[in-house]
Amino acid sequence: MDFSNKLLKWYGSNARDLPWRNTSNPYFIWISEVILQQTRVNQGIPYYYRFIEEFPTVQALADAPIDKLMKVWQGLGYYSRARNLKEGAIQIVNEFHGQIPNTFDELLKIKGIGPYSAAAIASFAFGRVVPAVDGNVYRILARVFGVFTPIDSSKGKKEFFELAKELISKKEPGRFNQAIIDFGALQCTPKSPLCIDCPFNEYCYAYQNNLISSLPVKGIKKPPQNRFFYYFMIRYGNFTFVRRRSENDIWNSLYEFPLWEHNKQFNFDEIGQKIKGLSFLKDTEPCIRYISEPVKHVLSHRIIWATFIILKIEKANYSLKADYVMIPIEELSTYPFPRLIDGYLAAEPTAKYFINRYM
DNA sequence: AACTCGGGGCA
DNA sequence: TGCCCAGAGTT
Repeated sequence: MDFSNKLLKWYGSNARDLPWRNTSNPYFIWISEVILQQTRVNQGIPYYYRFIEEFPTVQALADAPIDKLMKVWQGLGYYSRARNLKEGAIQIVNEFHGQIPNTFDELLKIKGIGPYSAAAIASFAFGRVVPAVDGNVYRILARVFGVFTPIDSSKGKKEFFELAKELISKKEPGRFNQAIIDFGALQCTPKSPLCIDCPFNEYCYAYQNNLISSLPVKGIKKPPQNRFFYYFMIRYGNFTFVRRRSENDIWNSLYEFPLWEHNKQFNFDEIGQKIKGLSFLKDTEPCIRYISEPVKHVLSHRIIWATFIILKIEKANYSLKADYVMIPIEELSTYPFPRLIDGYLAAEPTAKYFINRYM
């Protein structure tokens, strides 16, 4: 079976028209690849357009203010990608004379570029013969060739990379890599693949042996863990307090309201008691205006239960002034927030209640 | 090798 | 609801 030729033929009549395919600018290709890490094409497209408009060059990205950068990335998730892009841009300016390197090995040295992205950029932008092995490729190769090695094991990663290296078209490596990804997205989908008119169905191990739903093999992942967040939306005149989150866990570099985090749920009365002991509310004469029901926010590895507490204070203490930024409430929307907070701010009637000037 | 990092779409 | 998406960095 000539896998490469069959695949390229399929691609000839099924290729998706995607914005980053109409350019040979390696910078644009780099941005698109990072945006698409663990992200569906349709979700990434609007972010791609905004990103290259705001930061059209490596230099512009290297100089990007962190808040502006995160605001452009807001809502896309995996925020370390945005921070690493900026670091990578600085790296390219300092270590590569502002030119994006054109080999797989050098690309791997850039922050945020791993084996997949390095191969994608090297093949798409520079015609290098190196396979870009992503989730689609694991799935297709596991099914067609009957590979049962778990795709999230290091043995599996190596094995699939070697297999893809044998299969890749030496004449059109970039087109091959694009093709196999589109094939995975459109034809050999995770659920209900279109096997009936698949060009490989005659040879496909999984199809021939009725093992489509068993391949690829993946390891088991542990269930998500509950966390309980209590956000304090503090009204101080027409101002409120926020800070850039710097904890080395979720939402690093995004903003948040003063937060009290605990590993269990509290009721309204207990929250009222707890308020007295919070350092950022000491001597502020807080008056509770509203306590929300817990808002459930599901991440891949966490379930966050967030309670939003709206309160008014008469005085701002040292902790608030030192640890938080005091901003006009109307300017909240200009700061980058995680979806959880952004969604709550947009919800009625809370937003109106918080923003109302005359209360 | 295991863990951590988001959010959304779809059967 | 569970799965998985153009994965990578850290421990």
